[in-house]
Amino acid sequence: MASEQKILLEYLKSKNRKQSKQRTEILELFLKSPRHLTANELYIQVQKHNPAIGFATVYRTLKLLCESGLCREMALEDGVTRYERQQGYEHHDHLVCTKCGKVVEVVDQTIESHQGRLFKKYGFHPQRHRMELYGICKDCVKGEKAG
Amino acid sequence: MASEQKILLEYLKSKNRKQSKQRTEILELFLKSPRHLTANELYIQVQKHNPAIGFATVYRTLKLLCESGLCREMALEDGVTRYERQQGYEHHDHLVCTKCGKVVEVVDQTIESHQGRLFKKYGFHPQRHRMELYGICKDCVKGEKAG
DNA sequence: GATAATCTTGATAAAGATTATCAATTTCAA
DNA sequence: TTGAAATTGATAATCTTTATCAAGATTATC
Repeated sequence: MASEQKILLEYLKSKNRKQSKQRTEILELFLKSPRHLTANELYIQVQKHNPAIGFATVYRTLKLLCESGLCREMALEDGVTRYERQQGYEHHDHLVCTKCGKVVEVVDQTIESHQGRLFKKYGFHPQRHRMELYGICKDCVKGEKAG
Repeated sequence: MASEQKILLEYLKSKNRKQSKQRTEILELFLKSPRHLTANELYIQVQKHNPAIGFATVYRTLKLLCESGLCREMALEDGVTRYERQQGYEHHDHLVCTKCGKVVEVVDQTIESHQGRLFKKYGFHPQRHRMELYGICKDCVKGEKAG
């Protein structure tokens, strides 16, 4: 069994909750999918595999994966929540192309440490942060000039 | 007339669009309101002043103010868009208390310059960015310890 | 294995924020 | 003053996400 399935199982046990075929299947497909997936995109994948699974279950399972630490939510500016694998990935921020929607994961230690300083400066106990950089990627800039 | 009203008027003329009492009134109340306002919060203010104005007009006017540069949208993680004055304010990011919702405007030049470096590093033409730091403010930390 | 308590599921309704529609009204250039 | 064009208010529609609930699945215990 993939280690992620084990993590989910452990989490369920620790919370006195139950395993289900649907959860196993949704996690499996989630792991196979590209990163930065919307709930609806995952639902479409799930439908192809097993049309009996409803989208409420997909939503619920994504929430569950987030609780268990396997997944994190990520809200861009279009109001649609995206989900990305968390396990085995370091913290990172996002660089987003506003033309094609491409998402690049980035991290800059100087920025990270200065964020910590801002929390301290204003007397906040730090919890988390989000940073998104919006621009036009190289390919789309080329496209603009060409076409 | 407040300079903001002039700016709106200029913008409307430049786009061959029309002035209206509603727009003037909504802008006036928007300027009086606290920063980081939701459309609904502004609508409530507008209702007190003039119950004849519908909320669709408030939404439309906020969009218009954003177009004209008087206002900018700001999306936190609760899915509700907030609007803040833009004119006369420098770029800034937000430090948000997850307990009481307090929002502090912050800016760090080192972070700003490193963001520029990230755009460059990945070959993106920069457009804008957003950064939100979530934590617990001093007052709420005290509250937690006390009660 | 059978059982019973409890959890999960799928379908659907509901919620909440925002946008679209459209007839009636208002604005403004001529 | 006038008439084309924009704006308004009410309402419906949209879109994402969450709540509800009866029916079915799971698991600890015997």
